Amino acid sequence: MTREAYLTAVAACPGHRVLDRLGDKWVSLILKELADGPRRSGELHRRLAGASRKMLTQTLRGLERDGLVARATTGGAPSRVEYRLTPLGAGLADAMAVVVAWAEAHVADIDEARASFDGNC
Amino acid sequence: MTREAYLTAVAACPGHRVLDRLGDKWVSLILKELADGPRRSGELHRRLAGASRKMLTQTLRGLERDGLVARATTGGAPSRVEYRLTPLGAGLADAMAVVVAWAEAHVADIDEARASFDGNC
DNA sequence: CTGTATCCACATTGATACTG
DNA sequence: CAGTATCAATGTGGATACAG
Repeated sequence: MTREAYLTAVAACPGHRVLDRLGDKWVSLILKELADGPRRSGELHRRLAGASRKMLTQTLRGLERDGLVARATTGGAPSRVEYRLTPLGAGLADAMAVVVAWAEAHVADIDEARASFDGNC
Repeated sequence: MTREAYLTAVAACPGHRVLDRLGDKWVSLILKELADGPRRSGELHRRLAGASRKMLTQTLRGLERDGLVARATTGGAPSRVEYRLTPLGAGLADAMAVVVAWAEAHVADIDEARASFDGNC
């Protein structure tokens, strides 16, 4: 009971919701890719070589739903779809950049700590 | 091959590594809890009512390994263990706070986008 | 009190094949 | 080209019981 309530509360917490999204395997990659400018679907698929079509679409849909990316179909016979960051999405990308900057500045410390934790004793 | 290589590269990327951690279900909660000061194990367990002992220990170990939290056993017969943020961990908590602040400022937008995405058409 | 090990259920994800 | 559906494998997380 208490547990249920707690989990519900956590799920509703803004910070946690956003952090959760950023943790999604492909979100940060897509955000980073789209930060450089609009990209077509196939283009994304080629550049994010590790993502299956399914995951790409699925992730993109989620981001679109949250108003973070916009989907534009330059529809002709050969379907053309383009994804771009919305202003909201750009804002999130900026916030994310802060964490990434921290990460790049401190990986060395983390790796050192890890080595010492694993190796010694 | 290409896929493997890509995934390996992603796994090695500092930004992604850290983002991944923050996305771990309990990391952000623990960081937030510990940011207020040191906490004993049982205390954490009580306050994070949704986490099982297993996940708590497991997550804490990971954070300790990365040098983000420090574990101090005020060992007597009745085991007493205290966790606290290291300076490194505090730094990460700060970076995280930026994202959380953004989140709190923009959940409304996200929810609105979501409602419009779900409801309309 | 704190931490570990085992077992199991569930969610996530990728391969594949197929539709506009 | 873009997106979807289905299925199977995998990993993650929780309950429980146990050890230091």
